[in-house]
Amino acid sequence: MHKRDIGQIVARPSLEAAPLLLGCHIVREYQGKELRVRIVEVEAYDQLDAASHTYRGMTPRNRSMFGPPGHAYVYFTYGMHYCLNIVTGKEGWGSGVLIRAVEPIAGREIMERNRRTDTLLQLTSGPAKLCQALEVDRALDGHDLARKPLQLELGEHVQSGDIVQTVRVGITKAVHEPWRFYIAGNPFVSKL
DNA sequence: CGGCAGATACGCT
DNA sequence: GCGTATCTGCCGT
Repeated sequence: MHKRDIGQIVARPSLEAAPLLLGCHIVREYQGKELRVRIVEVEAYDQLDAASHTYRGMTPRNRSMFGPPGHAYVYFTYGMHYCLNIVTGKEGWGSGVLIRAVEPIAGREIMERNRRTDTLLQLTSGPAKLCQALEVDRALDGHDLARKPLQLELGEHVQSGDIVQTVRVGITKAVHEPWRFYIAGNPFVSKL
């Protein structure tokens, strides 16, 4: 078995999986075309973490986060936005990695149409922006990311020296936990 | 360009 | 009822 393998990465606790997911690709098949992006910013969430949706146990909304690793958890928030997570760890344990920002590799024109802007840096530089660009909503909640139309693939390895670890964004609980990771200097990172 | 309010609907208390 | 793992536009400088 290949040492650097998607299955090996997502089977780990979210805090270990998060930095390993940087550089991996998300491939979205959409209307017969391929949209491809590279993950540049993530945050880890765990069942023992007060900021996590799974902190108070399983509900219909967060159910997929307790499911098998390597699947998607897509939630709806602020009355208008979707965000994408990759479920990690053991089945039955509610943990995952929020995809906060990606860099477009292929399919830019479709992403521009979905986002209604042609400004490259506005396409996927935030968790709700990238869901809009890739047309990800609750229909993909629980989806197995080994299968079309939304897949997770190994990308290029990111050296640990190029990874910045810091506090998470947009939460009000456990604000000081340094569970956010991003690729140093990448312009698509949502916030410095 | 930095700060802030408004949009908008759903899950949970 | 209320708070939310956000984004955008509009206001001021």
